[in-house]
Amino acid sequence: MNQEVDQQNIPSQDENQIIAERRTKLTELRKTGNAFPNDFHRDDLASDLHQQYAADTNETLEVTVKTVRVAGRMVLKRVMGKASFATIQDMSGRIQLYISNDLTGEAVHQAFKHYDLGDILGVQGTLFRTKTGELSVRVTHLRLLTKALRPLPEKFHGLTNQEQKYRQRYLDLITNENTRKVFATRSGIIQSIREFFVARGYLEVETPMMHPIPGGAAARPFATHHNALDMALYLRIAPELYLKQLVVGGMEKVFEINRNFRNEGISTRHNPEFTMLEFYEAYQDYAYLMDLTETMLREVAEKVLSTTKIAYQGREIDFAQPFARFTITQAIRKYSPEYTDAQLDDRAFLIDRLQSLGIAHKPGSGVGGLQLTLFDEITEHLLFEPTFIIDYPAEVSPLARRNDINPEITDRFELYIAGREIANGFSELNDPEDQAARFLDQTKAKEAGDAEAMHYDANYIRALEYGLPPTAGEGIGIDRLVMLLTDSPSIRDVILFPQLRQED
RNA sequence: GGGUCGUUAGCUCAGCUGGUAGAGCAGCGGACUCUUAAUCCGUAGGUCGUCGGUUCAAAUCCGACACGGCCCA
Repeated sequence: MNQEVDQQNIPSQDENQIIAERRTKLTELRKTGNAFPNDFHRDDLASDLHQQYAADTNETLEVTVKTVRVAGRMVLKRVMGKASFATIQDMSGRIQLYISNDLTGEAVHQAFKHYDLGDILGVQGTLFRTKTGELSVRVTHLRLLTKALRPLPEKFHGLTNQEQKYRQRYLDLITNENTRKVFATRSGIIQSIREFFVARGYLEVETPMMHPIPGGAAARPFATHHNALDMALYLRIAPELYLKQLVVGGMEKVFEINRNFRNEGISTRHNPEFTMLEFYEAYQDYAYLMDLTETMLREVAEKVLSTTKIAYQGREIDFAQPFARFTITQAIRKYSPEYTDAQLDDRAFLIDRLQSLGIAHKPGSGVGGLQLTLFDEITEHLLFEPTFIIDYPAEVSPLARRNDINPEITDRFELYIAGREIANGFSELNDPEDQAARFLDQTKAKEAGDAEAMHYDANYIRALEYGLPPTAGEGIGIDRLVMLLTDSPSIRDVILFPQLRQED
């Protein structure tokens, strides 16, 4: 603000020679005026210029005399005595600058020679093509807009240190094109999902992130406390129970894209906070959801990648092909034909089998729960092609509608792609008395030591008692979907600031 | 939580079976008016993650801890 208030060197703890030299340059800059000007406004983006003038030869450009104003971070610099080249990078891409004594005068060029990689420049000039045909700006006006005190990572290799990529994502974004691409694609995916639902008459809503009773999923919550209300609150593990209350309220098609929080382990597939799409539509069922999901994934891939064929970790998945649909036991038998239907329906056999495989199972598990445990262990990771697993047991699906023919199972599916769960959807349980009974079962499981079992939510039961129309609802893990569409092996590669331990 | 690999200059990396550290880029000084990872000459820069142990001597061997990658739970 005040030029006179010269911020006399406030060194950082990790001050080194390079930073000290740049700090001296900044001190000199302050003496000559405002070192952080805010009155330069650009007119052009690098990639727009490349596109717009792609067909123009140097002769054309020299005749037209197109004046442009661009700004960005200097990422390459080549000084040759009386003339220099530099490359600046803006959010769209890069463009080369040509600076010479002839055009700016010797003083400006001389000052430029002391600018550092990483500095933010604003320039005005005219377009031309170099001998090699590269579109460049012949600079007539040059300004240093922001001095960078810290040096950039190595210009050729970029930043490769994984930890630093996560902790200082801005450096990863500056130096690695692929990182920029991944997050641009992520933005595109979310945008096209929004468009997909809005086009179908859905309302986008936001429901609470802080819940008095954590519900809607089997997971441990983060706990916090509201001082003024003096009450415990939990970061939400799922928005499901609120969204269905909205359907009770007459919002017959709703969706929400927002964060969920689960207080569990961290891995290449799990971040404590992650982004979830949930959507609900009245007067539909789970079969409709499966069709809708296939359509949506095709549309999103087509829009974002311009193809339905995606490459993931060296293998190809074609979203245009119909997705397979298997029950849990069908899937087990497809990949492990040594099991018979009779064995998979035999509780004693399943328990014995799980024990010999060294897999823990919940003590009260019925046949369906045991089948699912076996499936999770031996089959899930093999489902590379998009596959719907259908008819989940009621005992592990406390919010899903019972199947009309077999009340032990529910009208529910999960979608697996590349060996990972991507989506979970079902016809909603809208019978308030059955829901109350299921909550009671969950409470018993919780008392028996199941930390992930659900709470009894009387508020939700009351809403159901006003009447939830027959409804279908689904959740899709956005981060995992982004992993698929950007060929990223770890969830940390698609979350800008993944959770890490504190540095010190 | 377990296994495994890693942590050396601002960044990318060397450093064999122990003898107190090297390169490239970035920086600084110089040369150079079409370079593009510019080039050429010169120069500066390091509590080798932390703490402890073995040893005449530790970046190197041993142990603990911290942080991270990958695999498993």
